[in-house]
Amino acid sequence: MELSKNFQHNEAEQKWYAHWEQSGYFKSTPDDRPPYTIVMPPPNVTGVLHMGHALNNSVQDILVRRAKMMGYNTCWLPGTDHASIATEAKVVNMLKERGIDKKTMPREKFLEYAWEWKEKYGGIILKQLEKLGCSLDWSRTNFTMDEAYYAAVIRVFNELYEKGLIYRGVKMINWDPKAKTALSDEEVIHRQTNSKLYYVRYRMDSEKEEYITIATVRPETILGDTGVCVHPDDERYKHMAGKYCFIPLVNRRVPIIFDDYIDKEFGTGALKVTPAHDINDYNLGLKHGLPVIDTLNDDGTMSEAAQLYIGQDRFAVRKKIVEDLRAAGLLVKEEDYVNQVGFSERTDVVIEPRLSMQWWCNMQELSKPALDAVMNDEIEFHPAKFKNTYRHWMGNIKDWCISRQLWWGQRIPAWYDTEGGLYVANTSERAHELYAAKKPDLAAKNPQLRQDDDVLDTWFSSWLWPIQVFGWNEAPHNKDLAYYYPTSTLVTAPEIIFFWVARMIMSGYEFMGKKPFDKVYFTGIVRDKQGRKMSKSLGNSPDLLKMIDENGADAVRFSVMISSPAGNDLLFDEGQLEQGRNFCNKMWNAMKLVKGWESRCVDGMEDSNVKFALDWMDARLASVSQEVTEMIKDFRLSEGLKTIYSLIWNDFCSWYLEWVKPGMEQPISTHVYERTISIYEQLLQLLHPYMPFITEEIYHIIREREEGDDLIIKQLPVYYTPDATILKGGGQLQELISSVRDTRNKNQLKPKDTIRLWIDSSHHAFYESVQDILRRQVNAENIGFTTEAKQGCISLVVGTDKLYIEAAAATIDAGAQKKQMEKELEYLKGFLVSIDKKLGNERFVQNAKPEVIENERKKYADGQAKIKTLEESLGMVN
RNA sequence: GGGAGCAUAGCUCAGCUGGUUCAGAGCAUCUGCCUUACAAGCAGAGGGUCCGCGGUUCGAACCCGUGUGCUCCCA
Repeated sequence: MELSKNFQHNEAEQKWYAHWEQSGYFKSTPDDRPPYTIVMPPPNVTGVLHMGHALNNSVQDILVRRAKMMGYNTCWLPGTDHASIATEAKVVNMLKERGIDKKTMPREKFLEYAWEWKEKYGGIILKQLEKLGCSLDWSRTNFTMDEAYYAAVIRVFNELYEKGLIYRGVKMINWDPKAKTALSDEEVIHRQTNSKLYYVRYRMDSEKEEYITIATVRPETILGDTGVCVHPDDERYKHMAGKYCFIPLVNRRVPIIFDDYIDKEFGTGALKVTPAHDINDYNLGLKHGLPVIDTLNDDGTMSEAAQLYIGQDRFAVRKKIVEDLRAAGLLVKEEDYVNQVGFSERTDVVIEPRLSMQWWCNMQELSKPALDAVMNDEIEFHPAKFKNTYRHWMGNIKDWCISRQLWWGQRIPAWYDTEGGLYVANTSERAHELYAAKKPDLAAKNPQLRQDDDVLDTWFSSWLWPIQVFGWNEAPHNKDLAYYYPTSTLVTAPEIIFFWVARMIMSGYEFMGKKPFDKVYFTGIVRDKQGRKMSKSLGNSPDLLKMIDENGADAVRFSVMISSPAGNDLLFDEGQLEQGRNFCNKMWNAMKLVKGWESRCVDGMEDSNVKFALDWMDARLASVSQEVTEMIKDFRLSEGLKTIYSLIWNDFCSWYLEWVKPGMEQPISTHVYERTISIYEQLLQLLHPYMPFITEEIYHIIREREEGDDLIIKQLPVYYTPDATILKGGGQLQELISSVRDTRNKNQLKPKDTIRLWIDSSHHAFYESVQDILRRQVNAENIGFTTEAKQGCISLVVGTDKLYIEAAAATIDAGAQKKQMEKELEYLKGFLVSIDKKLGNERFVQNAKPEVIENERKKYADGQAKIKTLEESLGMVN
């Protein structure tokens, strides 16, 4: 077979993904094996794959593939979220482009368009996950608006309503004037904003001309003012007790009220009170009996109640009213002011606090078991620091506004009769039954009930994800739930810890009586090189599909994972892609080298000269495998990858292969060849969860495979404790080789110049076992032992051994050698002094652990031996 | 205003229970090599006041306090 120069990822990726899927490796059904289950955080149907998804799903794929190799029955379940607000906005836009206005159509028609849109674009992101290599059980794909899922959400609403946890009421909510819907507190993003603080004077209702000056950043809300509040202890305003003033421009007469809520230091110490448009003002108004005047329409324009500027946008009005106040001589001054302003998470417009009738979910009771479970590690958070964040939020939890003034979503299962009577039920029929039972007379005459127009918050459906994807609503004790639930690990971003994670935990305990997952792993946030969060609006997110196409999924996965320390943000740099691509190339070429030996194999050939290399590599493999197991267990995936990368590139390619490599056109022992293949297979297997395509490809090239012998399902071998002596010997051999090479370099020996190497050491057995490897690695034509100094040679000291390089081509720089040795000698002597001090310290000897002391003694002895060797060599150099 | 986190090589970061596997990795830099798997590579090398200060300890990058700078979350 002709092998290409480099790894061709495109073809391999397509081939292997199709093969894995067709072989049913991604599919899971309950069996006798232990399950390992991950439910994928469902991306929005509006989404396209971005770097965040690449990170999140790479992590999940790594965990799943690794679990598969460890004997688990793995189930990784995909799906999408209907994303109420975001999707509805997309559909409205699509209609607008077609010249259609949403307002002109009935709900049913709009939903037809929405479903049409979902069918067309909703699955794109899942397709894109295939490109990344995700080993998802596609047969279990879910969507939060599927019929069964819909029914589950409705049922949950009903159950919580019956328990009294869901209620309807008028409260101050966050209003999104663009999406024209209420939002939950979590959907509001507070940002520091440069604003202006306007000082406006209100004329007092008194004989003489007297004013009270307030300060506000939202002068347009003046039209809705129904009072002015000052602190009862504020001397400046004490005389105004019981008095009234006039709201500018509209001349409404409102009372001056007194409340110690007021911060005397802020502004003028006088606060305009607008109960309809500020939560604190609302509470003040409630306390002091002020009326509420809602001066805004649902689209953020001024309402009739404002009396002025009716129909004009709130921000245009802000400018105008300032001018009008100025013209009226009422604007005292304006100053720059930085404050926090709430923006809609989805539409990015400024949120209006607004009084509104909405549906609420009481969280007090639900949050209790959910809080405990995390605090006592029944559900483990990784990294654990997020427990604090979680506790803080759960401890201060507020009721959840779950209704949205939208059409795309689960419609609230509440019906009203003409008298305002309310009937909550799973179906319209059931609601009518309730109605008939309660008001038989009315029902007989006029059976019409009107269903609530609103839909439920998207998170009110996705909080059921881990239970409903396994068919909870249809049969809460079904086989799948019994087997897969609780799921093993949830992998998600810390930004949705409240939105989703916390609520899933609550719903898990509430509806299943059990936690939804054993562990939660929070990935970092993907940032660009400058540390900015990658986002669509900044345009700093690279085109992931293009990136995969150009570099290969493995390289992309590598680049994302290598820079992704557990729970920390990762600064994505395309330079890391190159590293990943080079790594693929490296492995490809190693395969070519090994493959090239196949035809040169000779059975029974003498190979004791490389036995050391084989044993050492086996030991390294065993040792690193164990390390990697620990790392993955602790979610230190990045470290795991780095470790494997270094094992393959350094240990295997740079050392091992060079050590066993036969000379040009020389034969190789079949035994060495077979063991090399076996080692390479195990390396590929270790790496496979991280880089599935190239590993599977090489696995199939280095050896003929029977049907069904695929790396993805190969079970990890049990590694025994590696031989410490061999591991240490390997390190010593490497040090020897590097030292000799360095000395060669420093003495102007070209790589091609051969040398003779003399060794003065008591470790003859070791040198004999590595002699041939050492000879080839330092390009020596001969290695010999000596017990005395070799004249006319370059001398060097490695450990406690003296080496002499005899080379015709060398230009020996005795001065430089001497300098180097003296430098080292000096360092060692200082080192010994410090150990000596330690050992001479009574308290150290008393307090330190015995092994620590033993170690210090050994260090001292080693140092002494080294110094002795160095001094001897130094004596020879002259 | 409340909380969390970070500061280690030019850059991005590891460094777990305090003690030679403790000062590391990758990238970048410098030197020498087109050595028949790989120049997308090979062989070497240099590079650090572990943010400042104080404390605990026989011993601190690591624990405690404090200062400075940055990031995030919540109100």
